[in-house]
Amino acid sequence: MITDRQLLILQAIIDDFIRNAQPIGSRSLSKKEGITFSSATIRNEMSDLEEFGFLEKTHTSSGRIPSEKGYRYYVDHLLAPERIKTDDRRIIRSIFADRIYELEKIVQKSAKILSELTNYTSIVLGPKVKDNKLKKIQIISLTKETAIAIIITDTGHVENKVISLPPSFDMNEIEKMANILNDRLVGVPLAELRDKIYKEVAVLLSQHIQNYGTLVSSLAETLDISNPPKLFFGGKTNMLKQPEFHDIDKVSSLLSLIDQEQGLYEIMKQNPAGIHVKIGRENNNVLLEDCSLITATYSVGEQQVGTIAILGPTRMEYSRVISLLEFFSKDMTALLTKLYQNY
Amino acid sequence: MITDRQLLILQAIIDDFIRNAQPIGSRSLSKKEGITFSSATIRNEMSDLEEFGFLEKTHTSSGRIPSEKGYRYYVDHLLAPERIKTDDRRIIRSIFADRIYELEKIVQKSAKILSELTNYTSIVLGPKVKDNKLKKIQIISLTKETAIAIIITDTGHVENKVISLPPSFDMNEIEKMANILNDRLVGVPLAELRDKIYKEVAVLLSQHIQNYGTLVSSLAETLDISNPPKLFFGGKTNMLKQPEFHDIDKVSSLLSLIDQEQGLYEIMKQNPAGIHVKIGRENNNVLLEDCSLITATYSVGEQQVGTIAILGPTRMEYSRVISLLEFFSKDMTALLTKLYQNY
DNA sequence: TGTTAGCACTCTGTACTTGTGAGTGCTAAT
DNA sequence: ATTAGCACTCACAAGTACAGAGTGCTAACA
Repeated sequence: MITDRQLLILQAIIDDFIRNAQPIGSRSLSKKEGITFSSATIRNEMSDLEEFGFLEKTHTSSGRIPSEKGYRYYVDHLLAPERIKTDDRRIIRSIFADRIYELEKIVQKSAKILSELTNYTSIVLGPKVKDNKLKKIQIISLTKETAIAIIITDTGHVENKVISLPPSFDMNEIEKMANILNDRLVGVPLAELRDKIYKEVAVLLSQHIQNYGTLVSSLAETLDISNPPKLFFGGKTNMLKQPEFHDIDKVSSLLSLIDQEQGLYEIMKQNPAGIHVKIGRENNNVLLEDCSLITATYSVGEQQVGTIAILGPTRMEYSRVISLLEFFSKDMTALLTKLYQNY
Repeated sequence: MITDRQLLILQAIIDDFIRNAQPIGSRSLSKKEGITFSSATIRNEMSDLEEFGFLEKTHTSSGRIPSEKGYRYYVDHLLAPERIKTDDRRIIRSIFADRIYELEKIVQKSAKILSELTNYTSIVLGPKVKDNKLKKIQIISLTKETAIAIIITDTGHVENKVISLPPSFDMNEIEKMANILNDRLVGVPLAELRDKIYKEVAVLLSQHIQNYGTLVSSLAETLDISNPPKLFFGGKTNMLKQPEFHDIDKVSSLLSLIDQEQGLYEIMKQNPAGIHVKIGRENNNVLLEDCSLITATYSVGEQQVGTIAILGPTRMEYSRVISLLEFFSKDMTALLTKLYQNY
């Protein structure tokens, strides 16, 4: 069994390594306050901790560094929730202080502020729009061959797309069509729009609109908000500040991953409620081997709508980041709930 | 005066340095094809070229590298316009092949493709919307206190913003208001909207709408598309691949500049027509000291609407990039002109 | 029996040395 | 004018030496 003293040492090592990014040896550890026993004792304990798999050496006579398992234990059992500085609270609150109504802008600003607060990279998966309900569809003709379709959701989200009209399409029919669509589709969650168009509305349209076939399909496609939610980033280049990423090749592939977006999206979209920590290889991605990702979710009422994550080195300030994310996600949820709950 | 042989040598040195990023000495240069004279001769010529300020040494007995002045001369006088590979042509054409109507998407895709083609970072300043003319304003109520204002331009560009309504605002008046606005403002260039609202429409509104004051101001703000055009990027991390940026600090500050956007925007917005090359310190920015920026403009008809740029090391493949940009900007202009000219 | 002092050993990082290769500038011969 | 030849310079890589921080083990100690 692991003793209390060993845990104390493990914690001290991890805390120190998170600060200094340097392997730490028994002698320097013995000088730390809170450590009352000698370096020799520490050596023995360290040896045990290494046997348990919590610590590693970079070479035979180096100090120890935490292993992934070590971090995992630390996160699961040793983490003292950190008090958030009032300054930080204030800064987070400031995101929500302005009377901004567009969810996207709030999310964008959040990403920026969280990365500034943590000095890591923040990634925010924007709110799912597919549960939003249709508020209105507008179709506005642009040229003879094109029109612009705009859909507005109950949360004030606007999507638009230019669609091409069938040749010799009667402009008057556009309005007719929009009316039919609005009659039938308002209040329907976006996710179901596409289906509903084909199943219920197409028939109706075919009775009223000439040449409706191509139009409906291009419209259905427009309305098919399988467009995945957007990713927002803050502090993309913060990784470069971390000493473990002073290797250009490492940083280059990591930044490419971030810039690609696709890969991260896959990771972000599995978003179980609450705060979750993935350490190193737990991320199942070679490029993230030396990184940890802490994710939190935010909701409108009970309905979870988005995910926010902080990406840093495995040597991340877990305690601080977790506290910040907890605080942030609560505040964000509260705000969104207030804004959109009663729609 | 500078002799033809000196120019030949200058060209050979620059061409070689662009390829290999290594200082080049007289002996290796003498082995190149096209060079018929001995290394000693070359040494003498190099010495002269250095005196003219076209070449530099990294240390007393190193080979020579081009100076900024050298690149400048090269770009101005020695550049052989490069034939664009048919593959590259095809790739650029493919941007415009899909029937995409949204200008933004075209621009986005352009940035991506140009960065892939050149292996440098591409920056595209999106089309100016302020010359676009208003096609339609829509105001749609969301809640008791908020409504969403949507404006559509003649080019199919859509902007929207949530506005807050004065307390106890009558929903019916929204429609009235929208009608008035559309009556008076359709066809007006966006840049003039704000003025026009205050000067012409406000009076009218005040006669028909109660409590119109705050509403008008928030609406005017919404319509004020002083929102600068967006910047689009491709290959942000391509810089990391260049050997001259293997220094983390350099690359870090450069990427920050790129991520900040603001700084680049200042540079991009002064966009004289045609293709322009800024080399090193000509960019007037310490962070871009080792970079060159090649800009090109694109137009709708005669009306120049946006700028596209390639950012690379001073040791950039000027010839290739210039040719690509020339080709691209012509094609882009042709497409846009076809799409939007006759609106 | 758990803790600690002491010691031999290991490994990294830095500094110093040395040799090599690619380069230069100058001079004298062609 | 051009070029061969030569002395000289500098960067870079390899080798050596050494200090510093660390380990593991053993034996003494409370």
